[in-house]
Amino acid sequence: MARWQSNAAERLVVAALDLFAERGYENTTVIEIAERAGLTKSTFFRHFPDKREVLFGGDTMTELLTKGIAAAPASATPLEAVVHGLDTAGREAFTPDRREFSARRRTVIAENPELREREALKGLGLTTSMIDALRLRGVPELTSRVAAELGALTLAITYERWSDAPDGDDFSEVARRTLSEVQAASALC
Amino acid sequence: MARWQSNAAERLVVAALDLFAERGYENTTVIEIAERAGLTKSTFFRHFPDKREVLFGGDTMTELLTKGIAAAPASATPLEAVVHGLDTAGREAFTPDRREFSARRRTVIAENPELREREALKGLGLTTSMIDALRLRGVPELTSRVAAELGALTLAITYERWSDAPDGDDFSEVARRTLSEVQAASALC
DNA sequence: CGAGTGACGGGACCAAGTGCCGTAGACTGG
DNA sequence: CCAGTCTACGGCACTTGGTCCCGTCACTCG
Repeated sequence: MARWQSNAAERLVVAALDLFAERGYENTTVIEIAERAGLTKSTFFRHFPDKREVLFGGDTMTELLTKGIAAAPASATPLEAVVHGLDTAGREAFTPDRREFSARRRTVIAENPELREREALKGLGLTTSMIDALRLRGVPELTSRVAAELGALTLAITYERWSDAPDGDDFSEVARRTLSEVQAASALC
Repeated sequence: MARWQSNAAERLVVAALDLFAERGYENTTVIEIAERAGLTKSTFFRHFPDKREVLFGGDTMTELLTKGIAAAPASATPLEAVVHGLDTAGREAFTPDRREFSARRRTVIAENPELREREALKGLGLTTSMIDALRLRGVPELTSRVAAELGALTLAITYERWSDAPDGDDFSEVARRTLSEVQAASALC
């Protein structure tokens, strides 16, 4: 067996989430997280650039969204392409076994402004990625921005609903329903 | 005359913006900002909760937006109410003499991820304020969220255009044009 | 004139984050 | 089997953001 259990990053994530849930984000030290995972501060910052990022690691979301948008049929409207992206992302990243983790993560983030700030930045990143993916499909600038914004809103609402559902539908289904509601609402503006 | 020049906060803001523009945000120390303003680190943190906030002080924006939305005629659609809010905010907060400052501020923010993160959080705050203001008008939940998101996008684009215009129209005018473009684009999604 | 009051200086202190070096197991080639 | 390299980690020193507390001094008001 290895000298190191080679789960370091994952162990740090669960240790951090546990401690944040117990005593709050700002009452938890990086050293405490590391010790709980059987590691040290040095190793923590070798796996994550900063304390907040331990809850925002899975950066595959951006790739999945852009892949899904690019893979949508050429005849699809911008929002149809977006829902195609949400669909592929949902299949890969939002599997049922991660639902409970996502729910705990969401409440922890909601309780701390620093974490909400990081989440806002991640949302911006996702939005610009969607804009780029749409522009690659030939969608004009402003239309891309609007569609990406609506897509980001849809993703946020879908994530809320999916992670809060005790035993609900899978992510893709919720995403489709949510998007149609958002579309209907945008017609009323 | 007062012992202190009583401009402390404003002096700190201009000192910070100058230094950030010269050598970058992360190569500038809070102590350096304070010394340039003829003050100390203690006084800096007495005026601003953290280093980033020195560029995000004017928190009147939220109040102006909500006031403007609430003051819109009852017959106005959600987006018409939003444009009314942008209008009043533009008259109070985006006067022509602040255009150059806003432009410098914008480039500094664009160059640093920490500042972009804070800007994203402020954007979230504005969005939720608009949601609340719309719900107070009786607009349903989801419609409010969509309208607020479109309003936030409009505000962002308007701010870009207004601060970049060498000698352009005033803020309200740009906002109105931008919103109609956003509205047209949302119909193409 | 004397007791607040308010804005600031100053210093101790903690936690986040960086950089560098050392170390021991794992892996590779001979 | 052995030497060299690689890799994930520990440990330490250091800078900076941010907090707390106390002292100072001009101004004010009775």
